[in-house]
Amino acid sequence: MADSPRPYHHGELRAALLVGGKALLEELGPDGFSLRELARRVNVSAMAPYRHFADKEALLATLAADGFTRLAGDIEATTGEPAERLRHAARKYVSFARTEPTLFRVMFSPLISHPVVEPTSLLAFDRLMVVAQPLHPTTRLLKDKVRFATAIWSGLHGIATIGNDGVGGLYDSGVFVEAEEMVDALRAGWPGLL
Amino acid sequence: MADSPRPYHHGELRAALLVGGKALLEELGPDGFSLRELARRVNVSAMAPYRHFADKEALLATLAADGFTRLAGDIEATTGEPAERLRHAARKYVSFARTEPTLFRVMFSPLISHPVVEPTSLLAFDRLMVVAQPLHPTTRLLKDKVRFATAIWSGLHGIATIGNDGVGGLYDSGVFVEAEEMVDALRAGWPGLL
DNA sequence: ACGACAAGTATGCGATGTAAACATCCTTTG
DNA sequence: CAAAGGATGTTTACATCGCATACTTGTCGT
Repeated sequence: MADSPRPYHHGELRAALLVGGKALLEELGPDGFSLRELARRVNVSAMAPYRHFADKEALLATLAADGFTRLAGDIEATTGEPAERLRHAARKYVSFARTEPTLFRVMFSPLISHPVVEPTSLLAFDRLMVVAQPLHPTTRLLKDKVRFATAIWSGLHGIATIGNDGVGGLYDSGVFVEAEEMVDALRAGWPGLL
Repeated sequence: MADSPRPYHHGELRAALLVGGKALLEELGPDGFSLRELARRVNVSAMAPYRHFADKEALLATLAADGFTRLAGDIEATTGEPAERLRHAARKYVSFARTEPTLFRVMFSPLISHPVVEPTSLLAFDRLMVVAQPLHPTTRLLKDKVRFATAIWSGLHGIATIGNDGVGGLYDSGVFVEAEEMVDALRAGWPGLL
């Protein structure tokens, strides 16, 4: 049961750091998170992670990028008739934020402009735009599509964020806005839509 | 010109720490922010701040609380006929976030559940609810009012957050949703709202 | 077989948050 | 008005962190 005297080469360190890092992040929060602690848990020396990531920020950026990629996947994997599909996607977005609140926070930290992260965030946005697009008359300009998608994204992001941080425990009171409600409201209310 | 050999007692340390802290926060970001650096700038020993705040978190919590209080004030200070007033309040909310992005981020960090912060966040929410209320038929239940206000808050919060963090530089493209648009959309679209 | 390169380790430095003990000033109160 | 005592700062000390540098070990191609 005693851990073997740890081979000099871990073999899968990079992957292990990402998996462990994701867990550690949720466990300790964005502030508590430390590279050294992560190294400890993966049973490797404190400097080992630097073989695979330039610095702490680079590791977090990779985690954030993975997050966006998964989020994009979640949204894309959505199916069904247009309006219903958008609702599903919306639900996914909020679920994602609730399932991994700290990662979600890191994704939308200043790291979002990190070169590694930015493309993935755009990918996710693009997926959402595609899902929202069928609701837009095709005669509309690209600009309008972007605008509508942005409104949806904003609304969902607000729900996700406020839900995560729990504004004054508001959400514990059972009175909160569901992702689907937000989508419906914005669909009906967005000027120029259909 | 040489700074006087600094009197043993600062006199206004607490206030100075809050003012300086707010500035330092915006300057260095939530991660760069350090109590020692703050102490340095206020020209006081590293441990001095602990006479006024239990720890770093307590100081940040106070800053966050002040932020919410000001935000609540901004919203309340709003005037005009109901629909227009809500639009003004919305604009204020987003302006606040853009003017002090880092403070805004800290306000909606896990610190939001800190005992010092929570009441002030509820105050701000309450002010927004009051402003949004006239748009609700008075026959509606409290629950519905809360729900509508929450939708508004969420939408605005999303705009503010995404704008701050700049999802893929989306906002630099000039295509973005204004606070007023979001309000109008939600008003028109929110079920049960007159 | 061996030599080079990749993956880990060891050691050290400067910075941080904060605990503990000490110094200084201001403000009662006898 | 003196002296005590609390409030406000300071000093010192320590654990932890991120990271730079230099060394070690294993692997793999020739």
